[in-house]
Amino acid sequence: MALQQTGEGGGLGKELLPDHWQQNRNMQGSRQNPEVFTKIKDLETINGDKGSNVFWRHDDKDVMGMVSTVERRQTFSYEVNTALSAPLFKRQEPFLTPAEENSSRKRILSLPVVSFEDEEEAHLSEHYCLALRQDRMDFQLLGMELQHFGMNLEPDIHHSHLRMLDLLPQAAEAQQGEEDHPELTNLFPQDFQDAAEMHLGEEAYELHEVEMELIGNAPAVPDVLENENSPTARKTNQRVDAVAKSSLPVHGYGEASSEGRRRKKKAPRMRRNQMKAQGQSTTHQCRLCEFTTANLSDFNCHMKSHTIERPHKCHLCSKGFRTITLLRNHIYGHTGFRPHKCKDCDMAFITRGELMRHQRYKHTHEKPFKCSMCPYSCVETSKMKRHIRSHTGERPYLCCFCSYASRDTYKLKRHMRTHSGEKPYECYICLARFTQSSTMKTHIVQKHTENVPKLQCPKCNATIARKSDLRVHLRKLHSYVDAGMKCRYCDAIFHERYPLIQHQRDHRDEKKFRCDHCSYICKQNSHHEHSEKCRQKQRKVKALETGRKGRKKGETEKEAVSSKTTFAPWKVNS
DNA sequence: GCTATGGTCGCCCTCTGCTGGGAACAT
DNA sequence: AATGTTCCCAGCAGAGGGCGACCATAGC
Ligand SMILES: [Zn+2]
Ligand SMILES: [Zn+2]
Ligand SMILES: [Zn+2]
Ligand SMILES: [Zn+2]
Ligand SMILES: [Zn+2]
Repeated sequence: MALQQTGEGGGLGKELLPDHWQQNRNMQGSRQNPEVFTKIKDLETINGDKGSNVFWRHDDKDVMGMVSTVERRQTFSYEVNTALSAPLFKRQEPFLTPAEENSSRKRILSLPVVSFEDEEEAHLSEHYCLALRQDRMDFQLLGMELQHFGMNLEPDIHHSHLRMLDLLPQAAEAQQGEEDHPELTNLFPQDFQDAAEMHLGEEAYELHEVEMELIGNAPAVPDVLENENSPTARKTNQRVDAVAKSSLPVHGYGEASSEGRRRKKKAPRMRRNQMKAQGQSTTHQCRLCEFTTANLSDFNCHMKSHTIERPHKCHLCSKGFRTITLLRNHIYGHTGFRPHKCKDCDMAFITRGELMRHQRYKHTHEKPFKCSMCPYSCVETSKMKRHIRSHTGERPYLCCFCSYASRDTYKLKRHMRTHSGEKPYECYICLARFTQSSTMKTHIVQKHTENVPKLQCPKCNATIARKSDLRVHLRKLHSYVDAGMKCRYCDAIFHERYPLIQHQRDHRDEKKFRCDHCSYICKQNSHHEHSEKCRQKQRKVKALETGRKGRKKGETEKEAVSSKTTFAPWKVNS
């Protein structure tokens, strides 16, 4: 594939499960039941973000909140063999039926495992669990998502261990029989079970009735994905304002994504309620789009926009237009004729509006839209809308394969490459492939470009290639640590790691041995050799001196020529 | 009815920055 | 040899810039 990413305009839809997906499938099947689960993505781990969003249940309602002690969140993603897996999900069968009818569709099983560290109960920290212990059942840290046709099944877990196996009829049998049924532990991918410390549950799992209803009405994801331009697809990719207005707190990535997952369930219900309300009031809703109004004439006016003819056909692509001007502009697009030339550069545009916008971007830098919360300003309202989301934390675009939610469509699209394995960018030198162009660019600069200046650490003489790595270096070695760090050889205390290491190195490089006869100082290795040479040399000198002046009073020759070195650990002058 | 215009949506790009795995190096 | 530390690196997300295209509408 070429370096640039051409024809990507199909969006999330057409290419979501392309060839490279097939490659990824073969990457690593689960060890014990590969025919059922095919790993489609290596273990995905989100580490240590302070604060993570979890659900728990209170008075039979889903409640979302923050847990500040989540240590990491791992997600296993598998493609599920539709034919083989059906019996495993017997209880969910009603919703899986469409899958049996169309086996070409993908079914993705996401198995998140959240491990956490509770500050108050530190003993839980090493317990990587799927659900908390009985006495901590107010936290639900597990969601099993089986996503198929947009269905999102989340077990309602109130117990000490994962109840996933209880979904299986075999598990129910096992409960009556032995507690540990070896065959059953093979029903899920081994690495998932390992991480989850999966156990067979004690009670049969029950889907919540409300959830089942919502699940049944969830949008059909594969359909959506087939054609981005279909109304369904647009709907899914569009923002859902109701969620943004939710009173639930949003604190960042994890939260928003969890909230997004929640929305998947809630949205259909709201739509139903909406329709019901409309039936009772005078609200008019367009059946062809989302337009809603209370005014009948407005409604009729709107409906014209759906029925209006498009008599002006393009002879090049047979597309129809309502007016001759629109057709003309369209044909300009084909021919490349751009009547509106920029006076300040070589650019030219079909319409004056495009030219005006260009001039704002490139020449006048006029930015009429100002953010009320920060100094940001921009040329277009859509940019301001997008920007505002970074203040509100709103993430309207949901990944249908994982809990990721993004603030704009592009990031979601880019994110989808992590699921598909697509790497559209290729290094023209070594043919290495990359998911993002900027990564490839960095690669070329760092690996194939000569004389790239490295960055000098301002606090020591380290040179580091990347800015962010320098930041890590500064953080790890030069940041102030409140709790002082003690030298392992002496009592010196340091609040910065770098001087501590230097100091300890000094200890190690210490010249422990000095010659009594000369200024020679050395480490242990070579001092014997020196001593011998020095002794002989000194002996000659002494002999000469003794011959001239005689020996000092009370001084023996032995003392005078002593070659003994003084052992002086850590100090030259002892 | 036609045109110009401003508003809007959507796509794609770049720049930026953090992260964690692992190689390389140090102890 | 084993263990610890540092840095290289690809992966991936955040934010914003730029433009093509479409549409509704005001004004002729
Ligand atoms: Zn210009
Ligand atoms: Zn702002
Ligand atoms: Zn995802
Ligand atoms: Zn390369
Ligand atoms: Zn010391």
